[in-house]
Amino acid sequence: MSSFKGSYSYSVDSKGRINIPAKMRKNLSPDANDLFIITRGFETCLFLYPNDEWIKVEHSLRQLSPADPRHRYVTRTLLQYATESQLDGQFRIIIPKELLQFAKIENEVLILGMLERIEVWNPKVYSDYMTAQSQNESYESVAATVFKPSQE
Amino acid sequence: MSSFKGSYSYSVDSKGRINIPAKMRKNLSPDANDLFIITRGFETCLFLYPNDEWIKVEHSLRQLSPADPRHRYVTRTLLQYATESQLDGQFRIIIPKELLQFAKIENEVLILGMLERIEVWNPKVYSDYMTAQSQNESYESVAATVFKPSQE
DNA sequence: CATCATTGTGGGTAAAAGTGGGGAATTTTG
DNA sequence: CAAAATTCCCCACTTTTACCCACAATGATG
Repeated sequence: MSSFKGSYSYSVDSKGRINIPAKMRKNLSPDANDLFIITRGFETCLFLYPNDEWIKVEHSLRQLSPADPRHRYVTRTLLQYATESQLDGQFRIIIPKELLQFAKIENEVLILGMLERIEVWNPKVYSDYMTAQSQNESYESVAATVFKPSQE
Repeated sequence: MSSFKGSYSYSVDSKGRINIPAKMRKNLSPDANDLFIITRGFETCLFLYPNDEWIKVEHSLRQLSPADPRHRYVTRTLLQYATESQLDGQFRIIIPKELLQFAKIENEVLILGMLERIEVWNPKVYSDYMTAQSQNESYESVAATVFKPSQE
Protein backbone atom coordinates (compact mmCIF):
# COMPACT_ATOMS: atom_id res chain seq x y z
CA MET A 1 0.00 0.00 0.00
CA SER A 2 1.40 3.37 -1.03
CA SER A 3 1.66 6.35 1.29
CA PHE A 4 2.65 9.32 -0.80
CA LYS A 5 3.19 12.60 1.03
CA GLY A 6 4.74 16.02 0.66
CA SER A 7 4.67 18.63 -2.06
CA TYR A 8 7.18 19.22 -4.83
CA SER A 9 7.69 21.83 -7.53
CA TYR A 10 8.72 20.31 -10.84
CA SER A 11 8.93 21.34 -14.44
CA VAL A 12 7.01 20.03 -17.43
CA ASP A 13 9.17 19.75 -20.54
CA SER A 14 8.18 20.35 -24.14
CA LYS A 15 7.21 16.70 -24.57
CA GLY A 16 4.75 16.79 -21.67
CA ARG A 17 7.02 14.81 -19.38
CA ILE A 18 6.99 15.15 -15.60
CA ASN A 19 9.52 13.66 -13.27
CA ILE A 20 8.28 11.60 -10.34
CA PRO A 21 10.07 12.87 -7.20
CA ALA A 22 12.69 10.46 -5.90
CA LYS A 23 11.03 10.26 -2.48
CA MET A 24 7.78 9.17 -4.09
CA ARG A 25 9.53 6.60 -6.24
CA LYS A 26 10.78 4.98 -3.06
CA ASN A 27 7.16 4.61 -1.96
CA LEU A 28 6.17 2.71 -5.08
CA SER A 29 5.18 -0.90 -4.70
CA PRO A 30 6.99 -3.33 -7.03
CA ASP A 31 3.46 -4.48 -7.95
CA ALA A 32 2.99 -1.17 -9.74
CA ASN A 33 5.48 -2.25 -12.41
CA ASP A 34 6.39 1.41 -12.99
CA LEU A 35 2.96 1.83 -14.55
CA PHE A 36 0.73 4.78 -13.67
CA ILE A 37 -2.86 5.61 -14.50
CA ILE A 38 -3.46 9.31 -14.92
CA THR A 39 -6.98 10.70 -14.78
CA ARG A 40 -9.07 13.72 -14.04
CA GLY A 41 -9.34 14.53 -10.36
CA PHE A 42 -11.56 16.69 -8.20
CA GLU A 43 -11.35 20.45 -8.57
CA THR A 44 -8.82 21.25 -11.28
CA CYS A 45 -6.08 18.70 -10.79
CA LEU A 46 -4.95 15.33 -12.08
CA PHE A 47 -4.91 12.08 -10.16
CA LEU A 48 -1.99 9.79 -10.65
CA TYR A 49 -2.41 6.23 -9.43
CA PRO A 50 0.30 3.58 -9.45
CA ASN A 51 -1.16 0.52 -11.15
CA ASP A 52 -1.60 -1.47 -7.93
CA GLU A 53 -3.70 1.33 -6.42
CA TRP A 54 -5.70 1.92 -9.60
CA ILE A 55 -6.81 -1.70 -9.54
CA LYS A 56 -8.85 -0.87 -6.44
CA VAL A 57 -10.68 1.92 -8.26
CA GLU A 58 -11.27 -0.39 -11.18
CA HIS A 59 -12.64 -3.01 -8.85
CA SER A 60 -15.45 -0.73 -7.78
CA LEU A 61 -16.22 0.06 -11.42
CA ARG A 62 -16.50 -3.65 -12.15
CA GLN A 63 -19.30 -3.93 -9.60
CA LEU A 64 -21.47 -1.83 -11.92
CA SER A 65 -23.86 -3.51 -14.34
CA PRO A 66 -23.43 -2.92 -18.08
CA ALA A 67 -27.20 -3.27 -18.37
CA ASP A 68 -27.97 -0.27 -16.16
CA PRO A 69 -28.03 3.07 -18.04
CA ARG A 70 -26.78 5.07 -15.08
CA HIS A 71 -23.97 2.61 -14.45
CA ARG A 72 -22.90 2.95 -18.06
CA TYR A 73 -22.80 6.71 -17.63
CA VAL A 74 -20.68 6.39 -14.50
CA THR A 75 -18.20 4.07 -16.16
CA ARG A 76 -17.89 6.23 -19.25
CA THR A 77 -17.49 9.40 -17.23
CA LEU A 78 -14.71 7.95 -15.14
CA LEU A 79 -12.82 5.98 -17.77
CA GLN A 80 -12.86 8.51 -20.58
CA TYR A 81 -10.09 10.53 -18.93
CA ALA A 82 -7.96 7.60 -17.78
CA THR A 83 -4.64 6.95 -19.50
CA GLU A 84 -1.83 4.54 -18.81
CA SER A 85 1.71 5.82 -18.72
CA GLN A 86 4.91 3.88 -18.12
CA LEU A 87 7.90 5.43 -16.35
CA ASP A 88 10.75 6.06 -18.76
CA GLY A 89 14.43 5.43 -18.01
CA GLN A 90 14.62 8.74 -16.15
CA PHE A 91 11.54 8.02 -14.02
CA ARG A 92 9.29 10.42 -15.88
CA ILE A 93 5.74 9.93 -17.12
CA ILE A 94 4.13 11.49 -20.14
CA ILE A 95 0.88 13.32 -19.51
CA PRO A 96 -1.39 13.64 -22.55
CA LYS A 97 -2.09 17.13 -23.86
CA GLU A 98 -5.82 16.91 -23.13
CA LEU A 99 -5.23 16.25 -19.45
CA LEU A 100 -2.62 19.03 -19.22
CA GLN A 101 -5.13 21.38 -20.75
CA PHE A 102 -7.87 20.31 -18.40
CA ALA A 103 -5.65 21.00 -15.39
CA LYS A 104 -4.36 24.25 -16.95
CA ILE A 105 -0.80 23.02 -16.64
CA GLU A 106 1.94 24.67 -18.66
CA ASN A 107 5.61 24.67 -17.64
CA GLU A 108 5.49 24.22 -13.90
CA VAL A 109 3.57 21.81 -11.68
CA LEU A 110 2.96 21.18 -8.05
CA ILE A 111 3.10 17.50 -7.17
CA LEU A 112 1.24 16.47 -4.03
CA GLY A 113 1.44 13.21 -2.15
CA MET A 114 -2.06 12.04 -1.15
CA LEU A 115 -1.39 8.60 0.35
CA GLU A 116 -2.70 6.17 -2.27
CA ARG A 117 -2.47 8.67 -5.11
CA ILE A 118 -0.39 11.58 -6.36
CA GLU A 119 -2.00 14.85 -7.41
CA VAL A 120 -0.65 17.16 -10.09
CA TRP A 121 -1.66 20.83 -10.04
CA ASN A 122 -0.97 24.09 -11.75
CA PRO A 123 0.73 25.90 -8.80
CA LYS A 124 -1.40 29.02 -9.27
CA VAL A 125 -4.63 27.04 -9.37
CA TYR A 126 -3.61 25.26 -6.19
CA SER A 127 -2.81 28.40 -4.24
CA ASP A 128 -6.08 30.01 -5.37
CA TYR A 129 -7.91 26.91 -4.22
CA MET A 130 -6.19 26.97 -0.85
CA THR A 131 -6.90 30.66 -0.39
CA ALA A 132 -10.56 30.25 -1.24
CA GLN A 133 -10.98 27.29 1.09
CA SER A 134 -9.35 28.99 4.04
CA GLN A 135 -11.53 32.06 3.62
CA ASN A 136 -14.66 29.93 3.87
CA GLU A 137 -13.51 28.16 6.96
CA SER A 138 -10.21 27.90 8.79
CA TYR A 139 -8.12 24.75 8.60
CA GLU A 140 -8.57 24.22 12.34
CA SER A 141 -12.34 24.36 12.29
CA VAL A 142 -12.59 22.05 9.29
CA ALA A 143 -10.24 19.59 10.95
CA ALA A 144 -12.35 19.69 14.09
CA THR A 145 -15.38 18.36 12.22
CA VAL A 146 -13.52 15.98 9.91
CA PHE A 147 -11.69 13.97 12.52
CA LYS A 148 -14.61 12.63 14.49
CA PRO A 149 -14.36 9.72 16.89
CA SER A 150 -15.30 6.42 15.29
CA GLN A 151 -18.88 5.24 15.83
CA GLU A 152 -18.09 2.01 17.61
CA MET B 1 -9.04 -10.10 -18.09
CA SER B 2 -9.12 -6.94 -20.19
CA SER B 3 -9.18 -3.47 -18.68
CA PHE B 4 -9.67 -1.07 -21.55
CA LYS B 5 -9.68 2.58 -20.62
CA GLY B 6 -9.28 6.04 -22.11
CA SER B 7 -10.79 7.78 -25.11
CA TYR B 8 -9.23 8.15 -28.52
CA SER B 9 -10.11 10.01 -31.70
CA TYR B 10 -9.48 7.93 -34.78
CA SER B 11 -10.44 8.03 -38.41
CA VAL B 12 -12.54 5.63 -40.42
CA ASP B 13 -11.15 5.10 -43.92
CA SER B 14 -13.08 4.58 -47.12
CA LYS B 15 -13.03 0.81 -46.61
CA GLY B 16 -14.70 1.02 -43.20
CA ARG B 17 -11.51 0.21 -41.34
CA ILE B 18 -10.77 1.47 -37.83
CA ASN B 19 -7.45 1.23 -36.09
CA ILE B 20 -7.35 -0.21 -32.58
CA PRO B 21 -5.33 2.19 -30.40
CA ALA B 22 -1.91 0.85 -29.45
CA LYS B 23 -2.61 1.22 -25.73
CA MET B 24 -5.68 -0.97 -26.11
CA ARG B 25 -3.78 -3.56 -28.12
CA LYS B 26 -1.41 -3.92 -25.20
CA ASN B 27 -4.40 -4.80 -23.04
CA LEU B 28 -5.51 -7.61 -25.33
CA SER B 29 -5.27 -11.12 -24.01
CA PRO B 30 -3.42 -13.58 -26.27
CA ASP B 31 -6.57 -15.72 -25.89
CA ALA B 32 -8.40 -13.19 -28.05
CA ASN B 33 -6.40 -14.32 -31.09
CA ASP B 34 -6.84 -10.86 -32.64
CA LEU B 35 -10.51 -11.69 -33.14
CA PHE B 36 -13.23 -9.22 -32.22
CA ILE B 37 -16.99 -9.47 -32.04
CA ILE B 38 -18.78 -6.27 -32.95
CA THR B 39 -22.42 -5.68 -32.16
CA ARG B 40 -24.99 -3.03 -31.44
CA GLY B 41 -24.43 -1.22 -28.17
CA PHE B 42 -26.62 0.92 -25.99
CA GLU B 43 -27.13 4.64 -26.62
CA THR B 44 -26.23 4.56 -30.32
CA CYS B 45 -22.75 3.15 -30.12
CA LEU B 46 -21.06 -0.11 -31.04
CA PHE B 47 -19.71 -2.67 -28.61
CA LEU B 48 -16.47 -4.33 -29.53
CA TYR B 49 -15.50 -7.42 -27.59
CA PRO B 50 -12.23 -9.30 -27.91
CA ASN B 51 -13.06 -12.95 -28.41
CA ASP B 52 -12.11 -14.01 -24.87
CA GLU B 53 -14.47 -11.42 -23.38
CA TRP B 54 -17.24 -12.24 -25.82
CA ILE B 55 -17.21 -15.79 -24.53
CA LYS B 56 -18.29 -14.41 -21.15
CA VAL B 57 -21.15 -12.51 -22.78
CA GLU B 58 -22.24 -15.70 -24.49
CA HIS B 59 -22.10 -17.48 -21.19
CA SER B 60 -24.53 -15.04 -19.62
CA LEU B 61 -26.81 -15.34 -22.64
CA ARG B 62 -26.88 -19.08 -22.11
CA GLN B 63 -28.23 -18.47 -18.61
CA LEU B 64 -31.36 -16.95 -20.11
CA SER B 65 -34.41 -19.08 -20.51
CA PRO B 66 -35.41 -20.07 -24.07
CA ALA B 67 -38.94 -20.35 -22.73
CA ASP B 68 -39.22 -16.72 -21.70
CA PRO B 69 -40.37 -14.38 -24.54
CA ARG B 70 -38.50 -11.38 -23.11
CA HIS B 71 -35.32 -13.40 -22.82
CA ARG B 72 -35.65 -14.53 -26.41
CA TYR B 73 -36.11 -10.94 -27.52
CA VAL B 74 -32.90 -9.79 -25.78
CA THR B 75 -30.90 -12.73 -27.10
CA ARG B 76 -32.09 -12.23 -30.68
CA THR B 77 -31.33 -8.52 -30.68
CA LEU B 78 -27.83 -9.00 -29.36
CA LEU B 79 -26.93 -11.88 -31.64
CA GLN B 80 -28.62 -10.67 -34.78
CA TYR B 81 -26.14 -7.86 -35.30
CA ALA B 82 -23.05 -9.59 -33.96
CA THR B 83 -20.22 -9.90 -36.46
CA GLU B 84 -16.74 -11.33 -36.18
CA SER B 85 -13.80 -9.31 -37.42
CA GLN B 86 -10.14 -10.21 -37.49
CA LEU B 87 -7.36 -7.65 -37.03
CA ASP B 88 -5.45 -7.03 -40.24
CA GLY B 89 -1.67 -6.58 -40.49
CA GLN B 90 -1.99 -2.96 -39.40
CA PHE B 91 -4.14 -3.82 -36.36
CA ARG B 92 -7.35 -2.54 -37.92
CA ILE B 93 -10.80 -4.10 -37.94
CA ILE B 94 -13.46 -3.77 -40.58
CA ILE B 95 -16.86 -2.67 -39.36
CA PRO B 96 -19.81 -3.64 -41.58
CA LYS B 97 -21.76 -0.82 -43.18
CA GLU B 98 -24.98 -1.69 -41.39
CA LEU B 99 -23.35 -1.27 -37.99
CA LEU B 100 -21.66 1.98 -39.02
CA GLN B 101 -25.05 3.27 -40.15
CA PHE B 102 -26.70 2.21 -36.92
CA ALA B 103 -24.12 4.17 -34.91
CA LYS B 104 -24.24 7.11 -37.36
CA ILE B 105 -20.51 6.84 -37.92
CA GLU B 106 -18.90 8.54 -40.91
CA ASN B 107 -15.26 9.64 -41.07
CA GLU B 108 -14.33 10.14 -37.45
CA VAL B 109 -14.90 7.99 -34.39
CA LEU B 110 -14.41 8.20 -30.67
CA ILE B 111 -13.07 4.97 -29.22
CA LEU B 112 -13.80 4.43 -25.55
CA GLY B 113 -12.23 1.89 -23.23
CA MET B 114 -14.87 0.31 -20.97
CA LEU B 115 -12.87 -2.35 -19.14
CA GLU B 116 -14.08 -5.60 -20.72
CA ARG B 117 -15.29 -4.00 -23.94
CA ILE B 118 -14.47 -1.18 -26.32
CA GLU B 119 -17.12 1.28 -27.46
CA VAL B 120 -17.13 3.06 -30.82
CA TRP B 121 -19.07 6.30 -31.14
CA ASN B 122 -19.79 9.09 -33.54
CA PRO B 123 -18.01 11.93 -31.64
CA LYS B 124 -20.99 14.26 -31.97
CA VAL B 125 -23.41 11.64 -30.67
CA TYR B 126 -21.12 11.04 -27.71
CA SER B 127 -20.74 14.68 -26.75
CA ASP B 128 -24.51 15.17 -27.00
CA TYR B 129 -25.01 12.14 -24.77
CA MET B 130 -22.47 13.40 -22.25
CA THR B 131 -23.93 16.89 -22.21
CA ALA B 132 -27.42 15.56 -21.62
CA GLN B 133 -26.35 13.17 -18.86
CA SER B 134 -24.16 15.66 -17.06
CA GLN B 135 -27.14 17.95 -16.59
CA ASN B 136 -28.44 15.41 -14.13
CA GLU B 137 -25.16 14.40 -12.61
CA SER B 138 -21.82 16.22 -12.88
CA TYR B 139 -18.40 14.64 -13.22
CA GLU B 140 -17.62 15.43 -9.61
CA SER B 141 -20.73 13.81 -8.20
CA VAL B 142 -20.15 10.70 -10.32
CA ALA B 143 -16.53 10.56 -9.25
CA ALA B 144 -17.56 10.90 -5.63
CA THR B 145 -19.41 7.58 -5.86
CA VAL B 146 -16.36 5.81 -7.24
CA PHE B 147 -13.43 7.31 -5.33
CA LYS B 148 -14.48 6.06 -1.94
CA PRO B 149 -12.31 5.44 1.13
CA SER B 150 -10.89 1.94 1.24
CA GLN B 151 -12.90 -0.40 3.45
CA GLU B 152 -10.46 -1.24 6.21
C1' DC C 1 36.88 19.18 0.89
C1' DA C 2 37.49 16.44 -3.06
C1' DT C 3 35.06 12.69 -5.16
C1' DC C 4 31.40 10.09 -6.59
C1' DA C 5 26.51 8.79 -7.05
C1' DT C 6 21.92 10.45 -7.63
C1' DT C 7 18.52 13.56 -9.32
C1' DG C 8 16.22 16.71 -12.35
C1' DT C 9 16.15 18.36 -17.10
C1' DG C 10 16.83 18.55 -22.15
C1' DG C 11 17.19 16.68 -26.65
C1' DG C 12 18.38 13.28 -30.84
C1' DT C 13 17.13 9.23 -33.19
C1' DA C 14 15.44 4.75 -34.34
C1' DA C 15 11.18 2.31 -33.91
C1' DA C 16 6.31 2.15 -33.72
C1' DA C 17 1.82 3.92 -34.73
C1' DG C 18 -1.73 5.84 -37.66
C1' DT C 19 -3.34 6.38 -42.30
C1' DG C 20 -3.99 5.56 -47.23
C1' DG C 21 -4.07 2.87 -51.24
C1' DG C 22 -2.76 -0.87 -54.98
C1' DG C 23 -3.51 -5.26 -56.69
C1' DA C 24 -4.11 -10.36 -56.22
C1' DA C 25 -7.45 -13.66 -54.69
C1' DT C 26 -12.08 -14.74 -53.88
C1' DT C 27 -16.91 -14.35 -54.19
C1' DT C 28 -21.03 -12.65 -56.36
C1' DT C 29 -23.84 -11.74 -60.25
C1' DG C 30 -25.85 -11.44 -64.95
C1' DC D 1 -18.49 -18.72 -67.82
C1' DA D 2 -17.05 -14.03 -67.97
C1' DA D 3 -17.66 -9.53 -65.70
C1' DA D 4 -18.15 -7.08 -61.64
C1' DA D 5 -17.70 -6.49 -57.04
C1' DT D 6 -15.79 -7.50 -52.66
C1' DT D 7 -12.37 -9.04 -49.50
C1' DC D 8 -7.83 -9.72 -48.11
C1' DC D 9 -2.96 -9.03 -48.00
C1' DC D 10 0.56 -6.35 -48.87
C1' DC D 11 3.43 -1.93 -49.44
C1' DA D 12 4.26 3.09 -48.53
C1' DC D 13 4.25 7.41 -46.33
C1' DT D 14 3.92 10.72 -42.32
C1' DT D 15 3.60 11.58 -37.60
C1' DT D 16 4.18 10.28 -33.00
C1' DT D 17 6.31 7.75 -29.39
C1' DA D 18 9.88 5.14 -26.94
C1' DC D 19 14.42 4.70 -25.87
C1' DC D 20 18.65 6.33 -25.63
C1' DC D 21 22.57 9.62 -24.26
C1' DA D 22 24.13 13.94 -22.15
C1' DC D 23 24.86 17.22 -18.57
C1' DA D 24 24.35 20.49 -14.74
C1' DA D 25 22.92 20.66 -9.96
C1' DT D 26 22.39 18.55 -5.75
C1' DG D 27 23.41 15.49 -2.10
C1' DA D 28 26.15 11.76 0.01
C1' DT D 29 30.73 9.78 1.39
C1' DG D 30 35.28 8.85 3.17
